[in-house]
This record gives sequence, C-alpha cells and structure tokens, in this order.
Amino acid sequence: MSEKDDGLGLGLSLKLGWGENDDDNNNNLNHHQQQQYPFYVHKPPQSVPNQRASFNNLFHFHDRSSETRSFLRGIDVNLPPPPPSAVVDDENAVSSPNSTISSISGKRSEREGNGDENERTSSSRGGGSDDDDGGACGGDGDGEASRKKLRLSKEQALVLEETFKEHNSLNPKQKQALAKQLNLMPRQVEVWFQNRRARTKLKQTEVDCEYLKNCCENLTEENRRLQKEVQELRALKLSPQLYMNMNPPTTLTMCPSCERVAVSSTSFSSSATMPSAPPPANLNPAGPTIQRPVPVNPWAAMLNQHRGRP
DNA sequence: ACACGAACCCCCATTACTTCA
DNA sequence: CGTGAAGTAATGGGGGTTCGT
Repeated sequence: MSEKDDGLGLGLSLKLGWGENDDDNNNNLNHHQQQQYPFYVHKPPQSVPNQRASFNNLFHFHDRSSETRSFLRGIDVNLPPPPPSAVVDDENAVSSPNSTISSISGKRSEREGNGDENERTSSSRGGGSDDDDGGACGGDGDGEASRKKLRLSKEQALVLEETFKEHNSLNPKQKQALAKQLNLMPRQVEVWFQNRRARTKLKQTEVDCEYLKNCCENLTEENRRLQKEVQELRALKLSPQLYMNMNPPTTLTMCPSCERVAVSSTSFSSSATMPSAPPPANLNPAGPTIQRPVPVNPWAAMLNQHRGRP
C-alpha cells in the first residue's frame, strides 16, 4: 500500500520549477521547447509520506490557494469549445480538446459519465486541421478510431503544471473542473497527471540511481581501506615485539554485526572516512555502520587470559 | 460478518504520434 | 527531403480500494 516503492524510499524528491515565482506566471507562457521541465532536486524537510492520501483528505476542492485560483482564472484558457472541424490553435496548432479516442477505452468509457465530454468525443476529431494526414496515423480512415495525438497548448500545459505543483493527483471534482477550465476531457487531464507522475518518478529514479552509485563507490573505497588495515594489523600481530611495544589503541570499536573488535585508534582512524554526501533520511546505503566505541582494554584482557591459564 | 462483483483509481509498459536536429 | 531520437499523449492490463448487495 502506501506508495508502493517509489524509487528506493530515499528522502529525496523533485520539485518542478516553472519559474520559481508564481507571481509572474503569466510571463512564463513561453517557449515550450526551450524550457522543458526544469527539474531540480531539493530535500524536503522530511520525506513526504503517501501524498495521495494526505492530498485527498486535505483537499475537497475548496482549499486551493487563492493565489492559484486567481492564477488559473487569470489565464483564461476556458475558451468556448471550438467547432469540431476547425480547431486550430493558431500559435502551435495544438490543443486537442476533442480527441476521439480517449474515451473509447472500454474500461473507462463510463467512468466520466457526465455526458458533456461524451458528446464531444462522439465524433469528428477534426482537430487535425486539413493537413491532418501529414504523415501521421496512416489510415486515418473515417471509421477506425485511429488515435491522433495532439499536443496541449502552452497555456493548458502551464495550468496543468501549476496544478501538479500543488498536488500531484486530482480528485474527481478537481479533474472535472480542470478539464472544464482547460477545455479538455477529464480523461485527458487524468492521463496528463498520470504521465506527469511517471515522468517525475523516472527523474527521481535517475537521481536515486546516481546517489546509490556514489554510495557504492564510497563503500568500495572504504572496504579497500579496511582490508588494508586488516592486513597491517595482521602483520603487526605476527611480529610480537613490535606488537608489545606498540602503544595500545586508544579506542576500539565493535562491529555490531559480527561482534568483532576493530581498532580505531589515532593511527587507524576508521571513522574519518565516509567521504560522501550525507545519506538521505530514510536510507542508509552504507548499511549498519553504527560504530559504538567499546571501552575495551585488550592488554588487560590479554593479561587476564594468560593469568587465568593454569 | 463475510463474499462477491462493479466501479473507480493508479501504476506500469507500451504504442503512436509530433517535433526537432 | 528523409531519418532517427526525444518527448509525450494515449492505450491496455493488472492490482488495490471502496461500496452496495
């Protein structure tokens, strides 16, 4: 349940920035191509658990921040539904408010049974203007429900993006309202959010992967170093005189898993070694590296061992 | 209380289409 | 102009949850 796996449970998350300031959002209606989706990573104060539940609980279509509300209203993409034949969004020739196919899927056909969109979908895609066959969807035969994908307009994408920034899933009311506002079908809004979540997750996975790669490298390095330490210690132990004349290590640490005591004196400082960035909150890829210092005096122990012998 | 089916939602993998270099 | 790559809208399947019977 909860969030299935969502990457590796790292405390990282992505924030989408369509321009940091929401104030000048209207100015950001530009260049769909150039500024794709400026992902960047940030660390939330704490991991975000189960956004879906929290969001659905918290949001009953009334608590939209007034900012966004005004923003959404201000952008005014709620154009009257275009005539089925002449849907040409001059700028990019986009916006497919009436794609035939999206409501055809049997599984969902009756999901949004509000009628309004059904009548829209019922026929005549048209959105493709005249050159519709321009290489796409071979047949485009009248009867068959070949899907003609049309891009969303910049404004639509922007509004969706802004909404997604607030919460990455929608309840039915929101979906309806957003669809109405953007002159899309609810199914399209839903699909957009699904794809958007997938994109976010993919991006997050890439970030996580990079992080784990770094951790792996660090651990490999650490392992190599420790092996070397072990060899050195063994060498010391084989030369008893050196061993006895050596200053005892100031502190020893005990490995919690194998219960072995490891030297971590000044000359063998094993604690000064995790060079990587601090691990995420809920993941410690370095494994259980808790090194609790154990006040052991090996020399006394050794003496006792000898004395105890008959 | 429990089982069952329907409706709905989400995730995931994939396809189909568009755009750009 | 043709082509491959990248981006993304859309599809279909499977699993989970909720709700009514």
